[in-house]
Order: sequence, then C-alpha cells, then structure tokens
Amino acid sequence: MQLGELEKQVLHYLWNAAESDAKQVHAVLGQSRGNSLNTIQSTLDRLFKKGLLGRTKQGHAYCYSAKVDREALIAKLITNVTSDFVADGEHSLIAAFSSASVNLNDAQLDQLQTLIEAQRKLRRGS
Amino acid sequence: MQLGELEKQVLHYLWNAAESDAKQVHAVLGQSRGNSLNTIQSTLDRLFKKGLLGRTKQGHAYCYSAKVDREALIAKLITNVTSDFVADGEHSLIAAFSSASVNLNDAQLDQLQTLIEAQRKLRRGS
DNA sequence: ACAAAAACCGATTGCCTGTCGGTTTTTAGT
DNA sequence: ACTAAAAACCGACAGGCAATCGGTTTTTGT
Repeated sequence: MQLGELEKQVLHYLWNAAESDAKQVHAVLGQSRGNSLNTIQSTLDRLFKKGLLGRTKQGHAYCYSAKVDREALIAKLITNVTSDFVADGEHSLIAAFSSASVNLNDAQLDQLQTLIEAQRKLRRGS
Repeated sequence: MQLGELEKQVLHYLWNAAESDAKQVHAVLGQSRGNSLNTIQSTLDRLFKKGLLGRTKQGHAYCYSAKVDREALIAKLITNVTSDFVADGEHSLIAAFSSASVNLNDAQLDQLQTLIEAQRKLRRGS
C-alpha cells in the first residue's frame, strides 16, 4: 500500500485533531496547499477504502477519524515494505537493526534497551 | 523508493549468486518469467541507478552485484517508509521499534538485546 | 417540494515499473 | 584496421496508483 503526500498529511492531521469532515480538513490542509474541496474529499475516501480511516454520517456529512494510530500504521508499513525480504520467523526489525546499529549513538542504544525492558515488563505483567 | 516485483527478484538473486551479467540473470530469472533479455537489462540498470547494485565492465559486459545487502536494504526501506511519520531527532528505527515491539516474540527480544550488547562491546573495544 | 450541501463519477495528469524493438557503441577475433 | 557479434543505450507504450477537479446525482434540512 502506497501513501501519497497528501494522504500522509491528512493522516497527520487526523491524529492530532478531533474527527473532521471534508470541509474541516480542507479548511486546514487544502487551503494552504491550494487544493479544491473535491481533492480532499477524494483523498479522504481513498484513505477510508484503504482502511486507515473510519467514518460516520454525522447529520450532513461524513465525519472521518483515524482508524489506525501512528504506531500501528508504522508497523503496518514496515511489514508491507519488508515482507518480501524476510524469512518466516524472522522479523524485519532485527534484520534492520543488525545493519543499522552502527549508526545509532549511545543514547539511542540506551533508549532501545529501555524500550525492550518496557516490553518485557509488559509481558510479565499480563 | 518503490521496488517492483522483478526488481525484488533480481535483488534476491544477486544476494545469493556471484556477480552476474544481464545474460546470466536472464538465464535464471527471465527465462522462467518469460522476460526478454532487454527487460532484465533495464531492470538491472534501474536498480543500478537507484544505488542498490554496483557494476563493473568485465571484459564484454557489465557485471552486476548487490551494493547493499539484505539487512541494509531492509533498514533503508524502513527508514524511507517511516521517515514522514517520525519527529526530527527521533531515529526512525527506534520509532519503528516502539511501534512494532508488540509483534516481537520473546526470543526475538532476546536476539535484539544480544545485538545491542554486541554493539556496545564493539564500542568499548575501539 | 426545494435549495443547498455533500457525495459520487469520470476524466486527466504525472510518476513509476515492466516490457521490448530498434539503433548505436563496444569488443573480440582475424 | 575491419568486421561481425554482442552488449549497451534510447525511446516508446501499457498498466497501476496518487493527485486533481469539473460536473452530476443524491441527500438533507427547512
């Protein structure tokens, strides 16, 4: 699944705003980019069809809201883009880390370790 | 950077084979897919221009070889696909990890921790 | 029922991969 | 150096997807 520039901006917007209809999104994004309301509407519809947004008829217009949060989307994108290169049982993050670890500084290594610990704690808890 | 199906297959091939010219790649991939030699040549050239393959004139023909290994490509793809969603200063791999850590099993967490340790040891050493 | 608002449809553009035919350049052998 | 074959290069077209809207149909509130 490929995301275009406008689609990304819309997602960003909906992660930080309350659920909005096309008009509202257009007021914020479309105005500054010079898009027509229709363009925004198409984009919202495309994102909806991709399953990234949810929508409900709110009186007059559809109200859109993010269906997947930022973290879930990132995870999804990673899986999509790497799935052809990872073997069963392997995880792309591990493969990526083994090649990228050199580029991480000490603080980032610490950060990663902390995240691992947090994840471990989470599992022991449940 | 988007990778097409044939491009992925070529990369897979070159990770497992010695450096090859178009003819050799065609013999293995093109034959079974019904591609012309030209198609393979174009694909090799496009991958070269993307910086994923290296090539040297070997007597008669260009000999192509993978310039980035599988792990590095995975890291690159992850960075590409996530960069629009991570804040400045944040490392995309770390952001990616915090997004996807839930999908790692215990063994994979261990593995990651081992890799971090190895990287740390490396730094203390030099 | 009617006017306004919103949704929907269809067309166009631009970018990228896959696909090759055909032409030019390079190379090896004599 | 000449020539035939091999390889590289060029340009074109199809197919897919995002962006972009104009115009038409449907919905909705009064």
